[in-house]
Order: sequence, then structure tokens, then C-alpha cells
Amino acid sequence: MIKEEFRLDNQLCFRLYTASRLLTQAYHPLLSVHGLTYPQYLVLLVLWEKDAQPVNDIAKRLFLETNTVTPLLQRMEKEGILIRTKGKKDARQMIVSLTEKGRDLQNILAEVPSAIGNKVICKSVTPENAPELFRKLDDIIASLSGSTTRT
Amino acid sequence: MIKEEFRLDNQLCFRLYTASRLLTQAYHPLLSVHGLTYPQYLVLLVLWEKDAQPVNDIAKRLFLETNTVTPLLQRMEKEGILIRTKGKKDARQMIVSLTEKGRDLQNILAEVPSAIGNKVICKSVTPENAPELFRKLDDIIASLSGSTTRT
DNA sequence: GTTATTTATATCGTTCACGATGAAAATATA
DNA sequence: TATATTTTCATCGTGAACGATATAAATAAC
Repeated sequence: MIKEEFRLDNQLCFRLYTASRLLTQAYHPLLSVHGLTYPQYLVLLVLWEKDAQPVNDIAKRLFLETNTVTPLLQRMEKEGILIRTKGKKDARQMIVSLTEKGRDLQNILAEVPSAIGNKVICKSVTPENAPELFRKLDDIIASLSGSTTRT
Repeated sequence: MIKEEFRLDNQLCFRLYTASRLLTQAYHPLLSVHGLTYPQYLVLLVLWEKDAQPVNDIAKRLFLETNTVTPLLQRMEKEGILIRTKGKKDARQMIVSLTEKGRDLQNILAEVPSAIGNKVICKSVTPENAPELFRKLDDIIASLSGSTTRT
């Protein structure tokens, strides 16, 4: 007999992992028609909020490592969505800036958030209980984002 | 000015994605010492519940495609954790069965669930509100798992 | 000012995820 | 029975994730 703690139905991580994957899949048709992936879309969200950021700031905002973000940005640069220029004050930094094309994507993708919202909102997450769910997820993220450096 | 729906702080998917990644990272030190990855651990959970399952059943239980699960299982077979044998009734199926080593891992990893629980439970998810969070995530998964086949 | 350390990116290797495609076996249909 | 279709798994290519390592620039220590 399997121990109760090992049951898949008792796993928080599996739920988060599955929900994350399925929701990312829901983005796929909306983004792929514009040649974007979901992590690339996240980079756009970051840069739309604040343009011209060093790689490190983008990585930190997304809780990712630079070795994940760098190749991602290189692909986006190749697509003409952004440009990477050496920092003037600090030559180690690569400043990532949106191109015209990158800025335009904000209009082109204008319907994405509501389209996603419609896929999820009806059955499960309502505008009323969403903040509470957000708070819990933020809590989980906060409790884990500090302690992951330790082994 | 960025539209409100585009703000990273208003994204459900980004929260799920981040929480999932960080929690998976929390598993890493506990699993890697035994040569396991998190998805491989999930396969173990599935097989501990019910041994000798075809690839398809394992994939469906994890909401994954067989083209993700197959190479994963091949690696685990190479590690001697499981064996894959052709189905007798249906020769198309590959029946995945735990080896002695695979079954033993249940004892070896006995402390993993509580170790993970300790990393998360204190600040955010308490035993009291966990079921509610589980229900919401299950709701999201249910609402998305059906509609993903459509483009 | 020279050396050591830290910081910011980049590169590399491995393992997922997943769309697309292929091969073989089972089932349905003619 | 012969052919068509579906099902099951495998293979391939691409893009993340991430640990480990490398490189160059900035900062600290001497």
C-alpha cells in the first residue's frame, strides 16, 4: 500500500506543475501565430512595463537564471523584437530594449489576456476569488524564492 | 503606459509557472542525490499507486504526452528503476513495471513529502487552507484539460 | 597601482515539454 | 478476407530550465 503522502492527489507541486503547463498550453495558439513562446511573452510583459533593462533585472523579475534568459533574449533579438546593447555605465551589462516591432506587439496581442481569462474564469477562477488565489500563490513564491539558494 | 491586463502582477499563469518552478527546485536536492528528477519522481508516484501500467496510462495520469514520457521512461529503465515490456494482450502497448530498486525508492524517499511540506507549510499553505487551494487548482486543471485539444 | 574578489553574461550539457511525423499493431469497414 | 482507420508508442527538432563552468568588467583589498 502506498503511503498517503505519496498519493498524487495529495501533491501541491503536481497541481501547480499541471495547472501551469495547461494554462501555458492555452496561451500557445494565441502566441505561436505571432511567432512567440510563453516565456518570450513574459519577457515582453516585463519590457512593456519598463523598457531598456539589463538581463539580470529581467531574469530576477521572472525568477529565472540568466543562463535561461540569455538564449531566450538572443532568439527574440534574432526575430527583431528587441535589441541588446552593451551598458555604458557598466560594460558587463547587456541592456535589453524593445524595437518598434516589440512595442507594436502590445497592440497585436491586446486580446490575449481577455482570451485567456475567458478560458479560465467561468468555471474556476472568478474575479471575486482570484485575489485570494493570487495571494496564496504569492505566499508560496515568497516562501520559496528566498530559500532556494541553500542546499 | 502598459495596459492593466498586461501587468505581470495580474497574471495567473506567471504565478503558477513561478510557483511550480520554485517548488520543483525545492525537490531538486532531495531527489538528485538519488539520481532522480522531479518528473521521474512523478512517474514513481504513479507506479507506486499502481504498478505495471502502459505508457499511455502514465502519460494521461500526469497530463503529459507520450512523446514526453517515453524518453523519460527510457532513462529510468537505463537506471534500473523500471522495466518496459511489450503488452501480451496488446502488442502496441509497453507495460511499465517497477524493479526491486524502483519499489525500494519508496522507502528511500520516505522523508521527501514531509521535507517539502516543511519548506512550504509554515508561511503560506497551512493544513487548514490547503484543501481549498487544492480545489481551486483542480478546478483550473479541469477547465483546461478538456479544451486543450482544440486549436 | 596591482592583485583578488565579486558581478554580469555567456556557453555547454542534460532533461524535460511538445508539435510533427513515422511505424506497427489492433480494430473497423468494405 | 482485404483494406482503411484508429490507437500506441517511438523518433526528431526546437525551445525552455538549470547546474556547472568560463570570461570579462567592475569593485575591493592590499
